[in-house]
Amino acid sequence: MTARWGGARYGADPVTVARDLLGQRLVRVLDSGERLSGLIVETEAYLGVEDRAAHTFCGRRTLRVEPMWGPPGLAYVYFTYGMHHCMNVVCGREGEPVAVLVRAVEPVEGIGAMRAARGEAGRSTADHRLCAGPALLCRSMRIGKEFSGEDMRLSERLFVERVRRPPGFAARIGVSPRVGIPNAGAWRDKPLRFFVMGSPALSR
DNA sequence: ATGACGATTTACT
DNA sequence: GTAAATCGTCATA
Repeated sequence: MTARWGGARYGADPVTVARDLLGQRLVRVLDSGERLSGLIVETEAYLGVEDRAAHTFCGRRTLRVEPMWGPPGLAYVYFTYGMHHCMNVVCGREGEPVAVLVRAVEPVEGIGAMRAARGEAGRSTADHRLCAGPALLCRSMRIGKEFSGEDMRLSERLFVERVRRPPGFAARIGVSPRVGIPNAGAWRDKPLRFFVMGSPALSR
Protein backbone atom coordinates (compact mmCIF):
# COMPACT_ATOMS: atom_id res chain seq x y z
CA MET A 1 0.00 0.00 0.00
CA THR A 2 1.40 3.30 -1.06
CA ALA A 3 1.43 6.08 1.49
CA ARG A 4 -0.27 9.33 0.79
CA TRP A 5 1.67 12.52 0.39
CA GLY A 6 0.30 15.41 2.34
CA GLY A 7 -0.94 15.74 5.89
CA ALA A 8 0.86 18.64 7.50
CA ARG A 9 2.90 19.24 4.35
CA TYR A 10 -0.03 21.01 2.74
CA GLY A 11 0.15 23.61 5.49
CA ALA A 12 3.55 24.90 4.40
CA ASP A 13 3.95 28.09 2.38
CA PRO A 14 3.14 27.82 -1.36
CA VAL A 15 6.76 28.03 -2.52
CA THR A 16 7.71 25.11 -0.28
CA VAL A 17 4.67 23.09 -1.37
CA ALA A 18 5.34 23.86 -5.03
CA ARG A 19 8.86 22.48 -4.71
CA ASP A 20 7.88 19.52 -2.53
CA LEU A 21 5.13 18.38 -4.89
CA LEU A 22 7.60 17.88 -7.71
CA GLY A 23 8.28 14.18 -8.18
CA GLN A 24 5.20 13.12 -6.18
CA ARG A 25 2.36 11.23 -7.85
CA LEU A 26 -0.99 12.84 -8.60
CA VAL A 27 -3.71 10.18 -8.59
CA ARG A 28 -7.22 10.29 -10.02
CA VAL A 29 -9.46 7.27 -9.47
CA LEU A 30 -12.33 7.06 -11.94
CA ASP A 31 -15.81 5.89 -10.94
CA SER A 32 -14.94 2.63 -12.69
CA GLY A 33 -12.08 2.20 -10.24
CA GLU A 34 -9.40 2.71 -12.87
CA ARG A 35 -6.40 4.69 -11.68
CA LEU A 36 -4.98 7.56 -13.67
CA SER A 37 -1.72 8.88 -12.30
CA GLY A 38 1.44 10.73 -13.11
CA LEU A 39 4.49 12.30 -11.56
CA ILE A 40 4.22 16.03 -10.96
CA VAL A 41 6.92 17.78 -12.99
CA GLU A 42 5.82 21.42 -13.06
CA THR A 43 4.13 23.70 -10.50
CA GLU A 44 3.56 27.39 -9.77
CA ALA A 45 3.09 29.15 -6.43
CA TYR A 46 0.36 31.80 -6.01
CA LEU A 47 0.89 33.96 -2.97
CA GLY A 48 -2.58 35.24 -2.13
CA VAL A 49 -3.80 38.74 -1.29
CA GLU A 50 -0.51 40.44 -2.18
CA ASP A 51 -0.01 38.56 -5.43
CA ARG A 52 -1.45 40.47 -8.34
CA ALA A 53 -1.53 37.29 -10.44
CA ALA A 54 -3.52 35.33 -7.85
CA HIS A 55 -7.29 34.95 -7.97
CA THR A 56 -7.39 36.03 -4.33
CA PHE A 57 -5.46 39.26 -4.96
CA CYS A 58 -6.71 42.05 -2.68
CA GLY A 59 -8.56 39.52 -0.55
CA ARG A 60 -11.12 38.61 -3.18
CA ARG A 61 -13.45 36.00 -1.77
CA THR A 62 -16.11 34.80 -4.19
CA LEU A 63 -17.88 31.49 -4.68
CA ARG A 64 -15.30 30.44 -7.26
CA VAL A 65 -12.24 30.95 -5.07
CA GLU A 66 -13.87 29.89 -1.79
CA PRO A 67 -11.78 26.68 -1.57
CA MET A 68 -8.62 28.79 -1.45
CA TRP A 69 -9.82 30.24 1.85
CA GLY A 70 -10.38 26.78 3.28
CA PRO A 71 -7.97 24.41 4.99
CA PRO A 72 -4.77 23.34 3.22
CA GLY A 73 -5.19 20.16 1.22
CA LEU A 74 -8.30 21.22 -0.67
CA ALA A 75 -8.29 21.27 -4.45
CA TYR A 76 -9.18 24.52 -6.21
CA VAL A 77 -10.33 23.93 -9.80
CA TYR A 78 -11.39 26.81 -12.04
CA PHE A 79 -12.74 27.17 -15.56
CA THR A 80 -11.12 29.61 -17.97
CA TYR A 81 -11.04 30.75 -21.60
CA GLY A 82 -14.50 29.31 -22.01
CA MET A 83 -13.10 25.81 -22.42
CA HIS A 84 -10.35 24.85 -19.99
CA HIS A 85 -10.02 23.74 -16.38
CA CYS A 86 -6.94 24.19 -14.18
CA MET A 87 -6.20 22.53 -10.83
CA ASN A 88 -4.58 23.97 -7.73
CA VAL A 89 -3.62 22.56 -4.36
CA VAL A 90 -4.58 24.87 -1.50
CA CYS A 91 -1.78 25.30 1.02
CA GLY A 92 -0.63 27.66 3.78
CA ARG A 93 -2.79 28.23 6.84
CA GLU A 94 -6.57 28.17 6.77
CA GLY A 95 -7.83 31.67 5.98
CA GLU A 96 -4.65 32.45 4.06
CA PRO A 97 -5.73 32.09 0.40
CA VAL A 98 -2.56 30.71 -1.20
CA ALA A 99 -2.20 27.76 -3.55
CA VAL A 100 -0.06 25.83 -5.97
CA LEU A 101 -1.08 25.38 -9.60
CA VAL A 102 -0.21 21.95 -10.97
CA ARG A 103 1.00 22.69 -14.49
CA ALA A 104 2.27 19.37 -15.79
CA VAL A 105 2.40 15.69 -14.95
CA GLU A 106 4.34 12.82 -16.49
CA PRO A 107 1.76 10.06 -17.10
CA VAL A 108 2.32 6.73 -15.32
CA GLU A 109 -0.97 4.82 -14.96
CA GLY A 110 -4.07 4.87 -17.15
CA ILE A 111 -2.36 6.24 -20.23
CA GLY A 112 -4.93 4.64 -22.53
CA ALA A 113 -7.78 6.24 -20.59
CA MET A 114 -6.00 9.59 -20.65
CA ARG A 115 -5.66 9.40 -24.40
CA ALA A 116 -9.33 8.47 -24.70
CA ALA A 117 -10.28 11.48 -22.57
CA ARG A 118 -8.48 13.72 -25.03
CA GLY A 119 -10.73 12.52 -27.83
CA GLU A 120 -9.57 12.96 -31.39
CA ALA A 121 -6.56 15.04 -30.33
CA GLY A 122 -5.29 12.22 -28.13
CA ARG A 123 -4.73 9.88 -31.05
CA SER A 124 -1.66 11.72 -32.20
CA THR A 125 -0.37 12.74 -28.78
CA ALA A 126 2.78 11.12 -27.37
CA ASP A 127 2.41 9.58 -23.90
CA HIS A 128 4.62 12.17 -22.23
CA ARG A 129 2.60 15.03 -23.72
CA LEU A 130 -0.85 13.93 -22.51
CA CYS A 131 -0.61 16.03 -19.34
CA ALA A 132 1.92 18.64 -20.49
CA GLY A 133 -0.05 21.72 -19.42
CA PRO A 134 -2.48 22.76 -16.67
CA ALA A 135 -5.58 22.42 -18.86
CA LEU A 136 -4.30 19.31 -20.60
CA LEU A 137 -3.77 17.43 -17.36
CA CYS A 138 -7.27 18.30 -16.18
CA ARG A 139 -8.73 17.06 -19.43
CA SER A 140 -6.68 13.88 -19.57
CA MET A 141 -7.28 13.04 -15.90
CA ARG A 142 -10.96 14.05 -15.98
CA ILE A 143 -10.62 16.72 -13.32
CA GLY A 144 -13.49 19.19 -13.64
CA LYS A 145 -15.09 21.89 -11.53
CA GLU A 146 -16.83 19.23 -9.46
CA PHE A 147 -13.42 18.66 -7.84
CA SER A 148 -13.12 22.23 -6.60
CA GLY A 149 -13.20 21.97 -2.82
CA GLU A 150 -12.30 18.25 -2.84
CA ASP A 151 -10.26 17.42 0.27
CA MET A 152 -7.18 15.68 -1.11
CA ARG A 153 -6.18 14.49 2.36
CA LEU A 154 -9.25 12.27 2.52
CA SER A 155 -10.56 11.88 -1.03
CA GLU A 156 -10.64 8.47 -2.67
CA ARG A 157 -10.78 9.95 -6.17
CA LEU A 158 -8.18 12.73 -6.17
CA PHE A 159 -5.03 12.75 -4.06
CA VAL A 160 -1.24 12.70 -4.04
CA GLU A 161 0.85 9.62 -3.28
CA ARG A 162 4.31 9.78 -1.81
CA VAL A 163 7.15 8.87 -4.10
CA ARG A 164 10.71 8.38 -2.97
CA ARG A 165 12.78 10.91 -4.85
CA PRO A 166 16.02 9.67 -6.38
CA PRO A 167 19.34 10.99 -5.01
CA GLY A 168 20.20 14.38 -6.44
CA PHE A 169 16.60 15.17 -7.32
CA ALA A 170 16.79 18.62 -5.70
CA ALA A 171 19.56 19.60 -8.10
CA ARG A 172 17.24 18.90 -11.03
CA ILE A 173 14.64 21.45 -9.91
CA GLY A 174 14.55 24.49 -12.18
CA VAL A 175 13.00 27.87 -11.35
CA SER A 176 11.51 30.54 -13.63
CA PRO A 177 8.83 33.24 -13.79
CA ARG A 178 5.23 32.02 -14.04
CA VAL A 179 3.56 31.42 -17.39
CA GLY A 180 0.70 33.41 -18.89
CA ILE A 181 0.42 36.40 -16.54
CA PRO A 182 1.67 39.40 -18.56
CA ASN A 183 -0.44 41.95 -16.67
CA ALA A 184 0.72 41.33 -13.13
CA GLY A 185 3.27 44.12 -12.90
CA ALA A 186 6.24 43.29 -10.69
CA TRP A 187 4.69 39.92 -9.88
CA ARG A 188 5.07 38.82 -13.47
CA ASP A 189 8.80 38.23 -13.12
CA LYS A 190 9.02 36.65 -9.71
CA PRO A 191 10.60 33.17 -9.74
CA LEU A 192 7.54 31.19 -8.69
CA ARG A 193 7.46 28.43 -11.31
CA PHE A 194 9.21 25.19 -10.43
CA PHE A 195 9.92 22.27 -12.74
CA VAL A 196 11.94 19.09 -13.16
CA MET A 197 14.69 20.06 -15.57
CA GLY A 198 14.88 17.84 -18.61
CA SER A 199 11.46 16.26 -18.18
CA PRO A 200 9.78 15.59 -21.53
CA ALA A 201 6.38 16.24 -19.95
CA LEU A 202 6.78 19.96 -19.25
CA SER A 203 4.18 22.38 -20.61
CA ARG A 204 4.54 24.15 -23.92
C1' DA B 1 -28.02 44.01 -17.11
C1' DT B 2 -23.83 44.55 -19.49
C1' DG B 3 -19.02 44.35 -20.96
C1' DA B 4 -14.25 42.92 -20.52
C1' DC B 5 -11.25 39.43 -19.62
C1' DG B 6 -8.79 35.41 -18.73
C1' DA B 7 -3.07 31.03 -14.11
C1' DT B 8 -4.76 27.99 -22.26
C1' DT B 9 -4.46 25.37 -26.38
C1' DT B 10 -4.50 24.71 -31.19
C1' DA B 11 -4.33 25.87 -35.84
C1' DC B 12 -2.68 28.57 -39.29
C1' DT B 13 0.31 32.37 -41.91
C1' DG C 1 4.88 34.42 -34.97
C1' DT C 2 -0.34 35.63 -34.64
C1' DA C 3 -5.15 34.61 -33.94
C1' DA C 4 -9.31 32.12 -32.94
C1' DA C 5 -12.09 29.44 -29.95
C1' DT C 6 -15.67 30.22 -26.26
C1' DC C 7 -18.16 31.24 -21.72
C1' DG C 8 -18.00 31.66 -16.58
C1' DT C 9 -16.69 35.13 -13.48
C1' DC C 10 -16.27 39.63 -11.84
C1' DA C 11 -16.62 44.62 -11.68
C1' DT C 12 -19.47 48.40 -12.86
C1' DA C 13 -24.08 50.43 -13.18
